[in-house]
Amino acid sequence: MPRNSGVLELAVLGLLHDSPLHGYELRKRLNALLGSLRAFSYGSLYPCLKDMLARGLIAQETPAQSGGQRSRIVYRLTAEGKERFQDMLSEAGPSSWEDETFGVHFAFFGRTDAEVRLRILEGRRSRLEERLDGVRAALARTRERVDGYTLELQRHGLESVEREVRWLSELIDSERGAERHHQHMNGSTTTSEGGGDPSATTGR
Amino acid sequence: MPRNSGVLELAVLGLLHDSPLHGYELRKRLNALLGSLRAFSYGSLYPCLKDMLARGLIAQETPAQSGGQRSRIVYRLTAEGKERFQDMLSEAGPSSWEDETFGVHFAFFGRTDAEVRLRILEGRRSRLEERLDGVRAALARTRERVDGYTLELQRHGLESVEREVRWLSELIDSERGAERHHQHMNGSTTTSEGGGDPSATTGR
DNA sequence: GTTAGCATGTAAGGAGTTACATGATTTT
DNA sequence: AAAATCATGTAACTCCTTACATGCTAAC
Repeated sequence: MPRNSGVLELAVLGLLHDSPLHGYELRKRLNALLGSLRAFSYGSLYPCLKDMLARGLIAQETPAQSGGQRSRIVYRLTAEGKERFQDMLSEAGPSSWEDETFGVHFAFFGRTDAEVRLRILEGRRSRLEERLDGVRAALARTRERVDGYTLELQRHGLESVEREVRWLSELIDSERGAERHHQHMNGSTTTSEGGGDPSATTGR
Repeated sequence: MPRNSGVLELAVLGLLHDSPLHGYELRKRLNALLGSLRAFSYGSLYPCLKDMLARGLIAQETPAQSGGQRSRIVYRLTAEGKERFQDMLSEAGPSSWEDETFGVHFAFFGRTDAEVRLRILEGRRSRLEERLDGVRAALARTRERVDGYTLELQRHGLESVEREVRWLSELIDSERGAERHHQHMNGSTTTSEGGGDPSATTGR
């Protein structure tokens, strides 16, 4: 029984995949990675690490305390941890396109199979489109009852979701384009383009 | 000791301010009001109502079961509830411009003093600008380390926040304009053009 | 007559924060 | 020497969801 959300665990696995890190640094990278999406406190990170350690997903690496600072506990992925990471990435289910979860999955798309990427993007998009329908229906039903501010709030919310749908559509097109060009290199290149490089269509 | 978040309580107070409602209907309006921002389940709404009832903020009104359906428990605001609502609306503190809270406060701007509205809008904006600085700094620091997808995620997140800042700026300008000549330009602009002045559409 | 929606609730538990406690190291 | 930041951790608590339990009413 995992004591953590899955989101946090996935993010930790992903970050440790690149390089071993200690908790404090891990948290900073976590919050940089998720940016405005989410923020975790030590109170959730450390217990999570403890749990993952107990389950054998990560291992402690006490660095030689010769020159450097002591008291830093560096964690690295075990083979089981790598396996678990791949398993979690392969899961393209309803849990992959919820608000919080989607961002983390997306952040690790560089290590995700092209077909899984597409399924997650499309799942996320249709999820948002369902929500759009709901909000639009609610807007139509309550149009007369609400005041200007409530209306403005809902209008802005609607626009935000519509904007994200367009973003997803561009990404999906981009993925399909890359797929056609049979550029299916599944290399472990931590930098630049692997698979469908998303910056291709958004041009900046 | 309130057993609920404050957000939920404020929203319930605001909705019951308009008209008495029963729990089931209340929840629907709640989720319509907050749209894509948030959703509450019965498991949090009913206990909240129970608590608010115990604190005297709301009262049960068992409707005459002559013609209509039984088993519907209609709640209405008490005098204390109205007072509490006004108190909560007048609070323009850091708690008013957090993600979840801000939306609810905004939805009831129609009942909020103009000066408080401005302070909340400005507080929210500077909150987001702080976040922008943080994200931009993180982006600059990690530019070389991340792959295309991570970068795209952060870029999109940044754009979303920038967009909300512009929205807030338009609202603030609109508020100031309305404040200056105490009249509304009444463009009926519920669409994106100009942002409109929400307070103008339904004067009170 | 059975599925679907309306309506109210409770118990258990998950996920995470806050506040606290501790100590080392760096900066001022 | 004091203050800030790095670093790790725990306990209590908050807020909310899920799953369950119940019964009524409308539609098909």
